[in-house]
Formats: sequence, C-alpha cells, structure tokens
Amino acid sequence: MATSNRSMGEALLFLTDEQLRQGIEAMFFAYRGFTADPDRILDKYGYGRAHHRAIHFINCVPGTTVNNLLHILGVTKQSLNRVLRTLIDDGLVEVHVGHKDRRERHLYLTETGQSLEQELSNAQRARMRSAYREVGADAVSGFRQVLEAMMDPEMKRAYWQLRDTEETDR
Amino acid sequence: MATSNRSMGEALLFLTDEQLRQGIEAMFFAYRGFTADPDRILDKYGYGRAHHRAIHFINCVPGTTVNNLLHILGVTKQSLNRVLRTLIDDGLVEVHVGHKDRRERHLYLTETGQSLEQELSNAQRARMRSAYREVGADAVSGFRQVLEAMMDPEMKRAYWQLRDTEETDR
DNA sequence: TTGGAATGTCAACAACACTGACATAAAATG
DNA sequence: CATTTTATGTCAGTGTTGTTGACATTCCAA
Repeated sequence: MATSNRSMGEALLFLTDEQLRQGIEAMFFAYRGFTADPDRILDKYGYGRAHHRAIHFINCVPGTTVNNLLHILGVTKQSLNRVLRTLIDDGLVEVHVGHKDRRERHLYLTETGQSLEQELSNAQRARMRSAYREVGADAVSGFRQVLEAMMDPEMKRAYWQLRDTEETDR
Repeated sequence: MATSNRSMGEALLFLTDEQLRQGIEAMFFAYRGFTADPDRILDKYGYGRAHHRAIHFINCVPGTTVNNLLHILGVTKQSLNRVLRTLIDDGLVEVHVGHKDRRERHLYLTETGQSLEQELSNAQRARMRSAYREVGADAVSGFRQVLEAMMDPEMKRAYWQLRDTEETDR
C-alpha cells in the first residue's frame, strides 16, 4: 500500500484536539442512541439497563458462573445479586448448581428470558444494522478497530474471550 | 448508483446477527474504557459523570443557557440543577444573567473550572488519541461515521449544532 | 480438619436519574 | 395593562444502580 505519505498527512488532520473532542462527543451521543431502544423495552417490564446487561451476557455465555459475570460486567456481587434475584424470581433466569464444583451457580436463560433477550437484541441490532448499512463495510471495520483500541486491556480480553471459549464444565 | 451490487455483497458479509452482536459488545466495553480515566479523576474531587458532562458542554459552548444544556444532556432541570449548584458553589462555573433576556442564565467555566476541564479532557483525549494512532485515519473516519449513524436524529442535530452555532446574545 | 474460595444475604449509603408541585421573574401576547 | 408563557430554581419523594462492610453457608483442597 502507498499509504504512508497520505496517512501521515491525514494523521495531522485528525489528531487535533478539536477532532478528538468530536470523537468524544460522538461517543456520548451515539451511546445514548445505542441504549435508547432497549431502555424503552425494559421500561415496559420494569427492568433497567443492569438487567439487560445480565440477560445479554447470560445469553451469550450460557452456564456462566456468577463470579464470571461479575468480572465481565464490572460490578460487585451485591449489585449483580440484586438484579439476578429479580430475574430469577420472575422466571427469566435459571440457576443450576455446578456438578463439578457445587459452590458455583451456573446461569441460564429460561424460555421467557430468551424471548425478552430476543426482543431487546432485535431492537438494538436493528439500529446497528441500519447504521452499518448506511455507512458500508469499510467504515464498520474501522468502527470496530477503534472501539477495540479504546478498551482497557482486561476488557479487551473479556471481549475476545466471549467468542473464544466454548463454555466448559456445564 | 453503481453501489448496489457491491454494497449488497458486503452487507451479506458483515450483517450477520453474530457480527452485530460483536458490535454491540464492543460498544459496551469501549464505553467503559472511554469513561474510565475521567471517572478516576472526578473521584479525586468528589464529582461524578454528571459533573463531567456539564463541564464538558459548558466549556464547549461557553455562555450556553441552562435550558440549552438540559436538551443537550437529556436530563431534567432538577437533575441538572443539583449538579450545577455544586459546580457554582465550588467556583467552577459562573452564572451571568442574560442582558437581552434577563430570565436566562448563561453559564461559563471559571479558571478553576477550565483547569479541571483540561485535566479531564486531556485524559480522555489521550486514550482517544492513542486508539486513533493505533488504527489509522481510515478506521477513525469509519468509526465516526458509524457513531453518527447510530445517533437519534435530534442527537445528531445537537452534535452538529455544537460546531455550527457561534453562540449569540452573550 | 482447617483454610480459603464461591456464593448469598442484610444493612446502610451515595450518585444520579425521575416526577410532581410550587415560586419567581420576565418576556410575550392579547 | 392583564394574562399567559417561558426560563429558572427549589423542595419533596422515589427508583435504579452502584458502593462498603459484615456475616453465613457451602464445599474444594491442602
């Protein structure tokens, strides 16, 4: 690629404080849009974003333990427990005691839970799909590259781990 | 448009539910990184994210009114007022009664306020700059395109308005 | 058997959002 | 001028989500 001269020139353009500030504000406003649709749905059921996050990652990694979820979500067990309790009591999440290590609780979505997860992620995906379509594949690739580069190293690990690990010790 | 065939093909490549979910999770983890550095700084001074947002946009649009800020931030006046009150009492924000319309309160950062704003945005920009450097100008362009496409229309308007309007009626 | 890890629960608290109600001042409108 | 609307501030109450700290239970592992 004959990129070096061109990208150096562009580098000077987009690394000004003003350009960086635009990026910061874009993150702020975009994140609002990103959560707007799920928030509306969650409201109907009396849940909040914390419930959404728990549902999302339990769906993503069925059988995950409470401790694992804690680390992914970056909250305390007390905070997570409050959320999990309502989801379990409402029949959206099932808890299975681990058979290898019976201290561990493995979390699964029930059918009801899966259907709410579908409703939520359909809405969120619809917005993301529409944005992706609007801007094209190259832009999307750049989008994901920047997001990944902005993560804390541990979060980047968690991010990849979600797709790498086939869940063990059911 | 000669784009339709090509963009259809690309659409098939990256619009699987799994790909969209990766985008969703990337947003989640990246936003955590995005707020991590400012959060640490704010903690030192006993402030939270709400203070940061207010400071950021008052710095961005000096002389903005309370009502304007309300709309940008998307919170109620009661909520904003709590935050503004502490910033004013702590001498970070100055209030000037409007001279054309004396109901309006125009908000400005004091020197102290500006210096905290600098500390916060330096940290946030450092991360953004490092991410930008890592991935290059093209990726950054795509990043911003996707973010903008994800915003709600009103937010997109607010986003652009921040750079378009020269603040009037000081 | 003892130590420590994983989990759950209780209580208190803080940040930050919300709603509703009410007050004030001033602009806008009739 | 009288009335209405707008911009702002404030008080009270509530809810979600996060935090610490303390303590109990279960059970793997040394």
